[in-house]
Amino acid sequence: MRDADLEEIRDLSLFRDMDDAHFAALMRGAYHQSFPPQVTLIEEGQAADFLHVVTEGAVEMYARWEGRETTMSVVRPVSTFILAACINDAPYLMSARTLMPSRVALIPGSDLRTAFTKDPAFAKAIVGELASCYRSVVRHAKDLKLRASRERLAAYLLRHVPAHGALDFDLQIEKRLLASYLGMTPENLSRALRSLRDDGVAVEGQHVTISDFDALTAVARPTALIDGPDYCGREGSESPSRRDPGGH
Amino acid sequence: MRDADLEEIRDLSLFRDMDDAHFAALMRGAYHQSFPPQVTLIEEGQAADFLHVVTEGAVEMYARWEGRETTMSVVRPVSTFILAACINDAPYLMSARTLMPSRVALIPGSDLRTAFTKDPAFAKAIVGELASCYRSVVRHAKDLKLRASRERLAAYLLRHVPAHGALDFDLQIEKRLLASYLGMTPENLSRALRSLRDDGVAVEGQHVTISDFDALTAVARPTALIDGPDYCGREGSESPSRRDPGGH
DNA sequence: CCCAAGGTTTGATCGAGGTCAAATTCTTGC
DNA sequence: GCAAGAATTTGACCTCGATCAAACCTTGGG
Repeated sequence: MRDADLEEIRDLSLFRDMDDAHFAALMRGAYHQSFPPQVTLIEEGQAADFLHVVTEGAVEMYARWEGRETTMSVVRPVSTFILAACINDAPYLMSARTLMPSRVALIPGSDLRTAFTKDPAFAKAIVGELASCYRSVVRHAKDLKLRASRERLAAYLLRHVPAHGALDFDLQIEKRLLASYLGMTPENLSRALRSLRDDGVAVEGQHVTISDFDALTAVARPTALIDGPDYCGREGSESPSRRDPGGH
Repeated sequence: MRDADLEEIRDLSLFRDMDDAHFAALMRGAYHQSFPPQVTLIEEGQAADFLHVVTEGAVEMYARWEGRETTMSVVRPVSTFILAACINDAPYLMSARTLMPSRVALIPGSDLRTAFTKDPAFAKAIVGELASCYRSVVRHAKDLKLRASRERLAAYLLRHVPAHGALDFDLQIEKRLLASYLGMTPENLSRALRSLRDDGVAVEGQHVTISDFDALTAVARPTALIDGPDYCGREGSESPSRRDPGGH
């Protein structure tokens, strides 16, 4: 594995506080591979042999049932997926495929569990990571159960407004995938996007411009307890400070 | 805290392998209280001060948004809830209320985090528990996104058939709650239950009788990757062995 | 025992969102 | 640059499930 890659992985919150020796041992057994787009990395139901770390590209996590398929999340560099299955040594609940040319590091689950018992700092990091994953799925479930599709879309757009400054950005995934992630059909997404024109959203291809932040906010009514700590104010802040641009 | 209660908590997979001294220390700071029904134990958004352990009764985990409300799960003795929030020292994502007279042990989050760093066996147990929680929410999300409401109901019923023997049982929660858990209205649940009469389900009040297991299975098409390891065959078994009674 | 409150069922109606089909625009290999 | 294949959009239609309203049943307190 290249040193630059090692650096990047080392810098993940999951590995940052780890002992040097333990990290080195963990990486000795690891692979680092490049994949073209549309390659299936893991298939749901398989045994969880490797923790995966995306270092370049993008990976879609999706699930199937009886011919239907839904995307559960999109994993971007640099972060890990299917940690829970590895830890529990249980079958994957989701499949994963590359969305573009990607590089993925594979860390044997057994090594992971060994490192876990030997390195308290690592154990702590794993727990933190798992808890974060858990909370993120809970938010997804709340989003699905509490909001209508139009509201989910509006909230998604707000979540993806760049942290500072501009009120426009590119959708980083195909609308087809976005629709599936939001639990709706591509047709319905298309119509919902159009209907949000009246609420301050302009879409041209992949490019989204928020022309009326307050109007969109009125549709999405975002909250840290669904949209995550990074959206409006820090998670748990009692008075979530809305974005200033747009001036309340 | 009564010795009997301590025993029960000690026996949870989360605490079972813990060092005696550490367990004792953890319990010193803990409360154990009785609550009447319909008492709010925690409110989403609050800081996560205590890990909760239900020792008697039943607790509903639910979430609210803009006047809407949905039940996320029902926690029964003896198990814990909101572990993730405690570990991350982050605000609760869900609220909790008692559904019946219940007893709940409250363990200070700070003690929990201390014990975590001192006791490797406990750390391991926490990770296992968190991973299980994570996987359980993922399954819930898959259920919601991949199945229609009728199918979710059918699968729910199959999951609640007693492990051995009888094909009838009592719903342990109000239909109102079940509807909310399954992401549907009470009216729609009522109609869906009725429509399942044609698929081998008889309902009288709280009592459910599966008269045609195969017919119901054909509707629900259960799988370990959604319905959990305990349903059909062990999780990950390549050839999920269906229940024998009903003879394929 | 009766009443009030809340849960459940049923009926009627409506609307969000799914399905099907076709037109259109974007990608991409050649 | 072109043509084939996708992705996206648009339109027409329909279904599932929500909503509203009312009747019915259960349950617990006086």
